[in-house]
Amino acid sequence: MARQKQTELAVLCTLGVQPMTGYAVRAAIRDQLGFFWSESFGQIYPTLAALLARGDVEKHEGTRPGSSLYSLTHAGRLRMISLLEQPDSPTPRRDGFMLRLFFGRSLGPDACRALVEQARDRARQQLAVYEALHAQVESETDYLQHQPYWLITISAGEHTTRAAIAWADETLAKLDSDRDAYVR
Amino acid sequence: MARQKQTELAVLCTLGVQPMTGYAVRAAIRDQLGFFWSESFGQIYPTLAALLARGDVEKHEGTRPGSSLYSLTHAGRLRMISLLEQPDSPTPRRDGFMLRLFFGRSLGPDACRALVEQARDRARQQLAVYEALHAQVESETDYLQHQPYWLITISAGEHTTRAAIAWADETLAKLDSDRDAYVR
DNA sequence: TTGGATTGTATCTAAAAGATATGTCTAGCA
DNA sequence: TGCTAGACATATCTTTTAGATACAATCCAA
Repeated sequence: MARQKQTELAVLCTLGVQPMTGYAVRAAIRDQLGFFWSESFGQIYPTLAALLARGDVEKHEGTRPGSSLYSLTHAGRLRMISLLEQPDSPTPRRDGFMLRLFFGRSLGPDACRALVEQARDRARQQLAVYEALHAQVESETDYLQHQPYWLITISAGEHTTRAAIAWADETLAKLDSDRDAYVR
Repeated sequence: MARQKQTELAVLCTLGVQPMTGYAVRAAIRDQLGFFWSESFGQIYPTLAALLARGDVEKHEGTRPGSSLYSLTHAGRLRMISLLEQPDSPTPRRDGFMLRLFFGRSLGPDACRALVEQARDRARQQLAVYEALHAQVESETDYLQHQPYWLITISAGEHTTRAAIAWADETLAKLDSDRDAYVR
């Protein structure tokens, strides 16, 4: 995503929940947005510096020497909302798993079968993670106003993952029954 | 995806189906892999040059002056298979739509509703595209040995898209019934 | 008390996104 | 016949991102 500064948006949003250090921003993005977002570590400090220069965030002394707490300014909050309201230009997908299946003829039916089985197992584990997270967020009382929105995104993960499992089961059945079609 | 040269794999695979020009490689990736892969235009020519230098592809005169047809060498085919067999290290997701919903409290319930409706409409259109493509590939006889693998990836798209529609319907119903929970 | 895990800041390289420049060939049409 | 719009084709450039890595302080536990 050149030309878009999506990192800025993610950092602003994360600081919008509560003030924190750059390190904590990284941890929050990894732990809370990890299912649909990732932030390259090396981008966070330069982005914080740019936001500071623009006046979108403020820097305060942290709890230990050398550490800094960043918090949103009023301008930063306005900018966050304006960025959130802009249409999302989706980043191009690069799904190496699908690429491998598409060229499955070169890979051979056995290797493809193994890939699909792997994908199904990973999806099952993933579903369990989503379900546990769902229950945890539902019982949490710290961020009541955020909670329903967080549940929406978790529900999206559950739907997608269940679909992946169903597709994998169906595909494995097809690989078994039409074995002759999947020649190398 | 630093450190991975996924472009090389995609280009090798595309040339594996039949020899073509750089321009045609780009078109094939856009038209055939577009649902799960995208190749940055500016990467294709440098990648072809690198593959040529390694001896993985050969360059021949094209149909018109100045154009070149690239084809896989034996070494290139071996390398393609070896890359296909390597485990796929998934590229990190950056889903701006989910990011916006996660921070939906800052965006407000009405804007979120509009986003979900938009996503549902886009998914419906997408499903129609997948279904048409499914029928088309099924009736095609040019690439019989590739066909079943291509259908597997199309089926994955259909499953995912149906799940997205179901999630959107469910989410819209929730936004209507629990209106009070989604305060700004 | 040492040593491993966590917190915290910062920089570097390589790869990718996407815009853009440039030129040729072909088909339609005025 | 000449013109022009659009497809074909190659190539380069800048900004953003991925991901590795370096370095140091602090905390905790064996």
